[in-house]
Formats: sequence, structure tokens, C-alpha cells
Amino acid sequence: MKTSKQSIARLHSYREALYRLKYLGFVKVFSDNLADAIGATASQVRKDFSIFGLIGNKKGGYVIDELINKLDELLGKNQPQHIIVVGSGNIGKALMSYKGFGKVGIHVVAAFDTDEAKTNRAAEIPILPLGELKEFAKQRHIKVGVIAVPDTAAQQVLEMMISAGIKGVLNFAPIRLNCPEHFVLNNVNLGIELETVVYFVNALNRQAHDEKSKS
Amino acid sequence: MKTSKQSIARLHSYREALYRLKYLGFVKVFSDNLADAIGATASQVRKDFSIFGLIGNKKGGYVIDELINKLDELLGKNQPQHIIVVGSGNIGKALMSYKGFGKVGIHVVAAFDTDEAKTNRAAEIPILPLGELKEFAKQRHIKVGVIAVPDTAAQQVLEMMISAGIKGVLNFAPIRLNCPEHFVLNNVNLGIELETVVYFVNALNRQAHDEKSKS
DNA sequence: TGGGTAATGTGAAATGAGTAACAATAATAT
DNA sequence: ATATTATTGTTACTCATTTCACATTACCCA
Ligand SMILES: NC(=O)c1ccc[n+]([C@@H]2O[C@H](COP(=O)([O-])OP(=O)(O)OC[C@H]3O[C@@H](n4cnc5c(N)ncnc54)[C@H](O)[C@@H]3O)[C@@H](O)[C@H]2O)c1
Ligand SMILES: NC(=O)c1ccc[n+]([C@@H]2O[C@H](COP(=O)([O-])OP(=O)(O)OC[C@H]3O[C@@H](n4cnc5c(N)ncnc54)[C@H](O)[C@@H]3O)[C@@H](O)[C@H]2O)c1
Repeated sequence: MKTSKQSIARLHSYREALYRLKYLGFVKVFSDNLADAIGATASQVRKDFSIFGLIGNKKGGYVIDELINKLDELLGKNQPQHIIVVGSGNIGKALMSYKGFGKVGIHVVAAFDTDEAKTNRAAEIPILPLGELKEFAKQRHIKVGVIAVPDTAAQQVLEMMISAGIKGVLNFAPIRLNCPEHFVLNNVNLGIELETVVYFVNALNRQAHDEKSKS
Repeated sequence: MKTSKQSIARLHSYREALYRLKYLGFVKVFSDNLADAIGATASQVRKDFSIFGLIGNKKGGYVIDELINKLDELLGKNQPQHIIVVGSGNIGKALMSYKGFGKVGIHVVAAFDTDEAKTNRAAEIPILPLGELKEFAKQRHIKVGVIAVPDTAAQQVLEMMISAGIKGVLNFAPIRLNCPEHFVLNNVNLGIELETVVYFVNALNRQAHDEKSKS
């Protein structure tokens, strides 16, 4: 089964779009509606569905409720997912306070930080000393975490998480991390995301200038 | 010239890695060192360099200082880039306070927010009412911005930015935005990034179970 | 000075992702 | 009942990206 990161991301997008459509009162949906909703082509939608065994009706499209059920099953949305955040700085706090994760069944249950001044056991999402990570994660069977610490600390934190039984990480530190073969590591490098926007805007600008000087 | 988003992202990664290597005292670098540093293959590195006209020495590899100069030129790092942030909430503030952007020549020069309680003209990075966006951006010739507002406001904000002459946006709102054909729009959907990690961890788990029940 | 070697640079092959085309078919209209 | 039509499901194609393979070349050392 073809499960590239991108195709899984699209499935999540479909699901989101379906909930919106359902909320708007729609009962059925066609491949081109979904394509519009997430910015893909109708072919892409049908192919994705074909690959994951999501079937519709010749003429008549897809029944939204059925699709949502199948997607929920496929994407593991039937039980809530508990995750932790390591590094309660700007990014860490943003993630902790974001209400949108709850809507997709993801719950940040604790944060960890070396700066003990930040410790707060009473908060809705407690902030705990890093030393307690291992015990906490094992006890609560936490499988997924976020790394939001400075790049210099990231590898060390990752290793601690691995030894605590964590199997996948979303990493914000702009550095290449080493992990075991079957570990799930997803890097988000906001610096580079921004730099690429700047690059293409400059490129556009340069191009416009070239065009002008040509004429 | 092949300039996919991914290849440009890799160039930025090379540049970052080269600065690290230079800081560590290295003078020359081989394609496989760079590959390791950014998590690619040596072939990939050489192919990228070949495409962008970055040349090295048969035997002897690449001279770090020369590479950095060429990359700085290619990536427009020779003059500082001024950008704005719209939405001074969690994500917006995280970006404003991040020191790493300065190191890559990107400077957030102002933020804008509809919540006038947040207005602060005296801050190092001033926070201004949204109404002042257009004048500010035009006057300062701002070409790039970040959208860090709730999804419901994002399209409207984007249109305001376009009318202010902005040519490219990094968007954090989890919604599909419509923009003119040549506008540069880069979406970061942290929800989906996290959901894909959760998905693959669950998939791994499921697989392990299946293996076990098979034996 | 010349042979051996360690790297690059690049065309060709392999892989992968996305698009297009259309045959199959269920709903609807006549 | 039959024809028409709209939409799926899937195969084949196209395009882009990555990897492979190796000829080329500069450096080093005897
Ligand atoms: N803020 C941004 O906009 C931004 C942009 C691009 C990249 N990043 C990256 O994201 C990561 C987090 O950024 P941030 O702005 O939230 O940083 P931050 O400095 O605001 O927060 C980092 C937090 O990590 C804690 N910490 C340090 N070492 C730790 C350790 N070993 N274990 C646990 N906690 C530790 C610190 O006490 C602090 O609370 C960094 O790697 C940064 O490079 C951030
Ligand atoms: N915080 C996260 O971890 C996270 C995760 C995933 C996605 N996101 C997305 O990122 C975006 C920002 O998230 P956040 O957590 O920073 O939100 P936030 O609520 O903390 O901040 C949003 C800010 O935008 C301002 N605002 C509202 N309407 C505005 C308008 N029309 N013009 C200008 N400013 C306006 C608000 O006053 C507020 O200051 C949202 O779209 C959110 O869905 C955030």
C-alpha cells in the first residue's frame, strides 16, 4: 500500500474538508468538490481513495458519513492520542495552547523543560522538569512527542525520548537528528520555509526586471 | 534552471551546514560530508551543485568560503530582507522573538493585529493596528509576510496583503487560500504535520502486532 | 615525470508522483 | 424498458526527482 507522507497528509486534509462539508449540511460529495476543497485534482482524489479502498457510487459520488468513518478508522481517529512537548518556550507554548489539536483527537498531556522556573504541576497542561520525562512517558504509554528545544539540545532530548519508549517526534530544531531506522521523525524547519518564500519572491522580481530590460 | 521548492530548500540547508562546518574550522568539504549534514545522498548534492553551477575540484572537494559566497549570491543573502507578521498571537509572537531569522538575513520589522489592546508602537518590533498595514507595507516596500491569524480571517488578511503590494506569504492558517497565479504562497499546517507523525507511529505499532500474530 | 587515486560532474536508468483518459456502471429521464 | 448521462475506478502516460555508474580530472607521491 502506497503510504507516502504526502498521501497521508492528503487523507487528513480530505477528512478536515469532509467535516466542513458535513457541517454545511452536505450528505454526498464528488471527487471534484473534494479536489477543490484541498487544492488537488479530481484524479488525485479518486486515486487516493482507490489506493486506500475508499469506494463511492458510480454516479452519486461518495456518502460523506461513510467516508468520514472509513477515514477515521484509517487515520486512527477513534481513540484520542496523547502526546508530550519538550521545550516550553515560544513554540512549545504555542502548541500547548492551540485548541485545534483537540478537534483532531490529539491532546498535549504535559510539557518538559530544563528551566525549573517554568515547572508548574498545577497547570491544565503541567510543565515538568526534564528529569521526569522518562517515568511519565513510560507510565502513560506516550508514543509521540514534539521537540521544541534549542538545536544544541535536540539530539540529547531525542535520545532521552527514545529511551522513554517514544516512537515518533515532530522536530522544530533546525538540525539533522540521528534516530533508529524505524523511528518516525518529521522535521519542520520554519526558517527554511520562510527563506524559500523570500527566495521565490526575489526570483519573481528578478524575472520581472529581466523581462522589462529585454523589451 | 530547475528550481523546485525542494531543491531551493536543500540549497538553504547546504548553506546552513556550511556555516556550521566553517565555524568548526573546516576549509574544504566533500559531497558526502554535506550529504550527511543535511540527510541527503552525495549524488544529490553533486547534482544540485551541477544544476546551479556550483563547481568544486576533482579530488579536493569544495572550498567552503567559495561555496558560501556563491550560495549567498544565488539565495539573495547579500541584502537583508524585511518582512511583516500579521496576527500577533502565539505563532506570531514566536516568530517575532526568534533570533535565528536574523542569522539568515531575515528581519521582522512589524506585526499587525486587529486586537488594538496589543498595539505597541514602542516595541523593538512594533505591533500596529491592522488598518495601518497597507500604508506601512507600501512605504517600506515590504514584499513578504506571514499569516498567523485564525483560519476564518486568513483569506481577508491575504487580500489586504496583496493589495499592499506583498508578493509572497508563509501561511500558518489551516485553510486553502486563493491567490493570484504568480503570488508565492507557502502553507505550513502544523496540525497535519503532527497528525502524520501520529499516523505513522500507529501504523508501525499495528505492523508490529501483525507480525507477532503471524508467528 | 608518470602512475595511482580520490574525488567531481553528468548522462542514463530507475523510481515516484501526479495527470489524463476512458471503460464500467448506477442513477435518472423518456 | 431503454437510452442517456454523470461519475467512479483504474490503467496508461507524463513529468519530475533521485540514484546509479563511470568517464574525467586534478592532486599526490614515488
Ligand atoms: N520561535 C520560532 O519562530 C522558531 C523559528 C524557527 C525555528 N525554531 C526552532 O524551534 C525550537 C524552539 O524554538 P523556541 O523559539 O520555542 O525556543 P525558546 O528559546 O523560546 O524555547 C526553548 C525552550 O527549551 C528549553 N530547553 C532548553 N534546553 C532544554 C532541554 N535540554 N530539555 C528541555 N527543555 C530545554 C528552554 O528552557 C526553553 O524553555 C528551536 O530549536 C528553534 O531553533 C523556532
Ligand atoms: N498555535 C499553534 O500551535 C498552531 C498550530 C496549528 C495551526 N495554527 C494556526 O496558526 C494560526 C495562528 O495560531 P495562533 O495559535 O498564533 O493563534 P492566536 O489565537 O494565538 O493568535 C491569533 C492572533 O490573530 C489576531 N487576529 C485575529 N483576526 C485578525 C485579523 N483579521 N487581522 C489581524 N490579526 C487578527 C488575534 O487578535 C490574535 O492575536 C491559526 O490559523 C491557527 O489555526 C496554530
